Amino acid sequence: MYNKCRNGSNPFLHGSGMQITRETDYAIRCVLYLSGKRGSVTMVDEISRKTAVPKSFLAKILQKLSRAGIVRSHRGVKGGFEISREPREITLLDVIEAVQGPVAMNACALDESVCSLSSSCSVHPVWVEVRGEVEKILRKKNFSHFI
Amino acid sequence: MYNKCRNGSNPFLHGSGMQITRETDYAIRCVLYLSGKRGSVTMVDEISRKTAVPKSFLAKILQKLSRAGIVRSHRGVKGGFEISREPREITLLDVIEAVQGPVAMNACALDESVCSLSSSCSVHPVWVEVRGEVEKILRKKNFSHFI
DNA sequence: GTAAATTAGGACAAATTTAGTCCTCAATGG
DNA sequence: CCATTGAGGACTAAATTTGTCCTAATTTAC
Repeated sequence: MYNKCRNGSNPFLHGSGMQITRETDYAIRCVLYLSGKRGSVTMVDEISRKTAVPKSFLAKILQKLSRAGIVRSHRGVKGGFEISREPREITLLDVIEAVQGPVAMNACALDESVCSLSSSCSVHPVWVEVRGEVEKILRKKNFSHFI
Repeated sequence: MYNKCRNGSNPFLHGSGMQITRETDYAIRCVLYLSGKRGSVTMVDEISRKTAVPKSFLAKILQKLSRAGIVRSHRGVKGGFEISREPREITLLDVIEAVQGPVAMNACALDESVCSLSSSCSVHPVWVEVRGEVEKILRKKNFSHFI
């Protein structure tokens, strides 16, 4: 009868949300910077200085972007990072999801199992609708628009 | 050049966000419950039991709903709360804003002054667009849809 | 092969935000 | 007056976000 949806203990949903966190904001700056340096490999240290993101935190963020296939890493001497796709093939949604997981105002919009009452919750469809609309907008914005 | 927008120390923006917090979820349940009891006054204690929201926390939430004109309070013996408008005149956006402030993925979508670079930030317009779209959806959903 | 440079990843710590409690005061009805 | 109920502020606890730091794995140059 009542809406009881909340971000429960479902591990799949960890970190999901609709708020742009500082981490995501940093990730966007970082992808923006690397998009402007296609073809060359840049060290964390330089990216950190140029984007004003704390180095050790940035290193973590780059790991996530790397796992998501947005950047490519190279270890060792002369190592660093480079963008791994054309900027126009990278959407804002890609970057956001890479660092903070799926976008939703409410966990039940992603996975009904977190909310035992989803099926009877009259508000639930709204969260799903909002999620869809936001994803649609973010999927249309790629990094060739931004550089 | 880079996007530096973040929820800074601007007091106006306190508590704003696009994530439905537990507090907001509780508020929605509460408005839903009171919508079904139009005309009668209900004590915090009963609302708390019926909606499974911790009583003292609920009392705070009801204060916010009251300040926003969504519910009306009555003190003293036989006191309590009642819905103060027709459910169809209360939107989901009204309730969300009453408890957690304006809806935005990013503070700079509300007030450019939190981000010194808004005017030159190429990503900024996206946050504004998302905010507008989400508000539009939430403003269309009123509580007569939900009860 | 060794040394130096650089990322990978886990454990940890600090700061901030969210969630919730508790106490005293104000109002109301009987 | 006095029992009852909300108002509001101060406080605490829990969770999340934002970092730091250390060791291991890779790579390049010599």
